[in-house]
Amino acid sequence: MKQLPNKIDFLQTEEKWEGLWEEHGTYRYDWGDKTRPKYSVDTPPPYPSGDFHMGNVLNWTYFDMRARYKRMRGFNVHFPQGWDCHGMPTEVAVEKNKKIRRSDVPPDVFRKMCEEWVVQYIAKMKTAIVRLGISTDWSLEYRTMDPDYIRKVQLSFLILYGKGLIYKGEHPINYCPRCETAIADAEVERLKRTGKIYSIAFGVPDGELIIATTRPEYIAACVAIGINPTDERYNKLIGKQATTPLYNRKVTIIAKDDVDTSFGTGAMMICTYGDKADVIDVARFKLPVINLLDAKGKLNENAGKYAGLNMPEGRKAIVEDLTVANLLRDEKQLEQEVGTCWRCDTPIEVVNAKQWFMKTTAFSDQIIEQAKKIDWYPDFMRYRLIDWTKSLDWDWVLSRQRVFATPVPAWYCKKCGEIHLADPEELPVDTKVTQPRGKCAKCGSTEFTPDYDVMDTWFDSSMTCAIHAGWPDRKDWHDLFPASIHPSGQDIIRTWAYYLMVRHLALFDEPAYNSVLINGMVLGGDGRKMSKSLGNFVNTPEVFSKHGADAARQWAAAGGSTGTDIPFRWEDVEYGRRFMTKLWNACRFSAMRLEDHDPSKHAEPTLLDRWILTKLEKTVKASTDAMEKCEWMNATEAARNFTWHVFCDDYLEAAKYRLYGEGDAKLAAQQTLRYTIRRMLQMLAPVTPHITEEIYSTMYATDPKDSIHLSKWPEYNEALVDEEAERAGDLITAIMGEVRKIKNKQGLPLNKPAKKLVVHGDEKALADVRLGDRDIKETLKIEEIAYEPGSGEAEIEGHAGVSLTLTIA
RNA sequence: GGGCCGGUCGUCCAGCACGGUAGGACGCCGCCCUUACGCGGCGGAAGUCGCCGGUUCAAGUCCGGCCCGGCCCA
Repeated sequence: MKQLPNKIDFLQTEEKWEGLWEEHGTYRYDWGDKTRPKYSVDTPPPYPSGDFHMGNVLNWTYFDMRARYKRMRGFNVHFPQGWDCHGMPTEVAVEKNKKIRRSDVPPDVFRKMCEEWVVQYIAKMKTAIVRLGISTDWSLEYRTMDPDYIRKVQLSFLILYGKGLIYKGEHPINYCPRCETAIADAEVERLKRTGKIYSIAFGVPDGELIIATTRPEYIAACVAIGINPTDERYNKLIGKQATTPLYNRKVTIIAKDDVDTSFGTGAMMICTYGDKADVIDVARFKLPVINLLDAKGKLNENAGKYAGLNMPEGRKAIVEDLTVANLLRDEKQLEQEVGTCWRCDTPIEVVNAKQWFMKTTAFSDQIIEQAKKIDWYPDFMRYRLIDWTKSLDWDWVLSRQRVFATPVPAWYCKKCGEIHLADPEELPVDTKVTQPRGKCAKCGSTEFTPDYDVMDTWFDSSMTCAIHAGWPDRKDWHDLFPASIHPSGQDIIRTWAYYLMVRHLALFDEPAYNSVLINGMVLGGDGRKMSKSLGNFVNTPEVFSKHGADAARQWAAAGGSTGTDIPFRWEDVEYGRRFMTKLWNACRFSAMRLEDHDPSKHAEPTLLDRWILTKLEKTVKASTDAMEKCEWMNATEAARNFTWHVFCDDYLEAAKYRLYGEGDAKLAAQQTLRYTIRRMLQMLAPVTPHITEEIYSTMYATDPKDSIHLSKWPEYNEALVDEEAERAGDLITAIMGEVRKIKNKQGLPLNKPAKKLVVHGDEKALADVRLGDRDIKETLKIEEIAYEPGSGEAEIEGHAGVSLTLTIA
């Protein structure tokens, strides 16, 4: 057997294998293989921000362990990696960097700038993924901004439109006045801020009604007054008309049982749309809609003399006029939560606008059904998707008024206004720079104006399951679809898992994936979610360069249960590194002792050999069970504890005297070592792929292309489980431990010879210990062992009735 | 206000679906320079398992209520 060098440079070794794996094509998916079952990983394409943060490390380590485990279980694993390029952050970054606004240059020029910007970040992130030792098949790499990907996204748009699942309609949408775009619910954040609440007098038949509002500029769009029917102050007004101040419009006073009588004055305006709650009320009470905002987010003609002002200006002017008219009765500070744009924190408005929509709410029942059917790791995470889906009451707003995104493949006939969609053969297409080939189906005109909208980035990234599998170009794409597993952060179940499911159901009437693997958030040292702004941020490259990827992976695997939040702790990474040192030294020692081992010869295993083999098999079972359930911590702990505290601490120590000797006893120890280490390494391989590969390649590989990661995962072998041997071995190793403890207590070196050891216990126990008589003597350097009934000076922990007396000299 | 999760040695994390002496890591303290490993080994101190009830011979573990924290959403 080849020998392992004294010292190992982890970092250098890791990088060596990352290069060799790629060179050897170790992780290539075999498209031609017709025999092995297939396993497809729906790798989430990350947004190339440039930073591969510790949260990504956690996420990627999780599904890489899954991929590696499945590969070793004999699956043909399809493990792609893509990049979710489009998006507002890039536009903002490019605008800042080039000191321009996106509207300053033609859209295709701006787009080019964005593409160039993204490329550099992809390179950085790819380096980090490779450096983590992720078993990606890089021949499958793709970018959502590539024409071919855009083609597929646009094709799916046409298909969904054809099915009647995409429509253009006027709907209330969240709108960011600064970014000048519709944004999805998921992009709305809530910020606490101090605002004002105004008390304003409305006219009613016998006088006036004071209503409270934080949005006086919405008086023009007031369509009803809501009061609580139990409110004795006002309930006689229900059904009567109120007159809006400044505009003198009549609105109805309605009963609304969720009005908080103690908030403000107890009477509220319902406007279209002051906020999302108004949208619900409009539907519930069948109220009219008054649009107050134009496309730029400014007050329109419905605001009367305030038209043209933006919202803050309008509010100021209206408050002034109300004051002059003596209709403003009170003005107070108020702590409130407002919906803001996730990108720029500008308060969002709810407006009625022509937008593209996908009929997602129609699929809610199917999504819930699938969420219940598929596997979730951990199981309880399914409720995140189920409850989210139940709570949805709006369709998905697909369109965005941006540039760097997939264009909507539509034009409008200049003559009759008819929508003209691209033909599939025309894709990919940017309607802003290309005219359609055909003519208007309705009036035959050939003049068109483009649809300037682009699609929500989620529309790109929510069809990876099909695209990874080869849709629409490969006939066999169903071999890899639905995806075997979709990995996701706990915080984005409501977006990523949801959109994927709804999209694939809509397109193919099939679920997107068969299982979901969830990772929690990475917390900083202070217990809060790790983020740059909180100052508890740890840079991934720093972790890699200090202790290596395998150490970082051990932190990810064993830092806590799957799905829970994992605090980043340097101590955990350091522990991982120390484990690797231990493993290295144990294997190095074993390789030395195996140098003259002849595997063709066989010797009967001794009691302690059968004992360690039993422990090994039980560890294989525990590890396999945990791996099946994606319980990374349990799988990792089982393998590490066996390696360190059973194999190294007890077995190796007790086998040394045989390994230094000659004959069958030595041969038995050697064959046990060779077998045990191999399986031990295999169990550790998904967690620490580099170090195990290095050791495996030296001790076991017969060909340079051999890889532990292509070897077969150890199968639980019940034939090797020997309960009797385990019981006896446990007692023998416990006695050895007790003797060490006694020596330690007396301040003696552990190799200090002892004259006599008397073991006390019942006959059965003594018979067990006798089986290890020679092991105990040789390992502990004891001249004589006696077996007697009764009890001695030191009890053996965990073995009632057994005790011993040690005489040193 | 709703959904989900959590509250266990100083710190962090297990254990709870199948009730029965609470386990590990880090840190701390003390020994041992044993020829694989001092990036090591051995040992020790340290927990009324958030609070209150209930079921039970027996409850971190099951049931009910409450308090506190987190994430997501209203």
